[in-house]
Amino acid sequence: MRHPRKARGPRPGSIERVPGLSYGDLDAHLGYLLRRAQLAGFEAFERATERIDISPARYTALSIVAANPGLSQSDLGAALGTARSGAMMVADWLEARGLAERHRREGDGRAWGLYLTQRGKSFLADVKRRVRDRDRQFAERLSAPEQAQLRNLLYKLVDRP
Amino acid sequence: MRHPRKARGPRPGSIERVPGLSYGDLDAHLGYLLRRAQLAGFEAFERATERIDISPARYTALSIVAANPGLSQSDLGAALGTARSGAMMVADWLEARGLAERHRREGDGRAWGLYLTQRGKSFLADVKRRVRDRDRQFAERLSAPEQAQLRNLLYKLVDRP
DNA sequence: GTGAATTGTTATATAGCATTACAATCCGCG
DNA sequence: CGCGGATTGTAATGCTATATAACAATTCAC
Repeated sequence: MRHPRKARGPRPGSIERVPGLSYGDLDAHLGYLLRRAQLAGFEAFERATERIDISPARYTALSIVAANPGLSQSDLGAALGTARSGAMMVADWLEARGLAERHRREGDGRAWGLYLTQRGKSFLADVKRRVRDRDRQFAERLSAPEQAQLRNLLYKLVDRP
Repeated sequence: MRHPRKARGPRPGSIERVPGLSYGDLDAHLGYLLRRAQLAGFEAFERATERIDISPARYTALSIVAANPGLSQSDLGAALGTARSGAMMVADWLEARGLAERHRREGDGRAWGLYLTQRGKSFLADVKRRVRDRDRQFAERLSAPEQAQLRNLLYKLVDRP
């Protein structure tokens, strides 16, 4: 069933400013600006994956499993920043869609290793291409040097010890 | 009751990288970098409001009501990017804590106007100070010009038509 | 005036998590 | 060895934030 959107106001979850409204001192907080930018990024992701059954978190999981074949579910949870139970749900989802498989790990009877299937690999390649294209479009408001600068600043802000 | 944290791995919701893990092409996506930066911002907010009953969304609501006295709940919802029902819950929360009041609006028997109480104003001032201090600390990895640059780039990325 | 739209409200559902508990398994150390 | 503690996957449960839908009261457009 389709749920036609109300005519007035942005749709829920949108990041658009409300014209004529004051935002007080919010823009003074770096965290607020980052939050708005991140939501805009989510919207770009949504548009990139319009008819595809995926979410940012699951896409992250898919990418990480691809880059680390045999990853345990505990480590996947750590990588995603969620509890083990959350990683389990993602792993179930990957397996149910035929994108990944669990194989017993040699030398450890507790842990399973996660491996992408062929289907998972081509699915990831497809989604990656779409997301990249949208990303480019999303970042288009900045010049190429500005984009590089933004990436560097974000990286420096978060990933520097 | 206190829930002591497990010794191993970052706590759920954390943004720390897992050493020795490959993140594949994720860092090529601007959206992923923004997401990580935003989560780091949330962590800074949490630390800033450790013993205070507030959340980023509620802080945003508080700020917006402060900057727009008499705001309707519909408009608050639009500003927060949530449905009306969500704005209602925030308004209920504000009222229950004595931070805001609803007053009938002249000329419109349907809408209520939201107004901060004196208590709400000083509460906001207190939280704002704490968040600002933490924000400064959070942004410390960047030099002052870099911080200004980051703000400009984020603003340009999201708020430019 | 009359029908459509808006507002606040309530009830309900859902997604995404965390938390807890448990069995199986591994590890360190006497 | 053997034993206690840690780790792994898993299932059960619950919480929080949010959307969706429905409703009455009210306003608005024509």
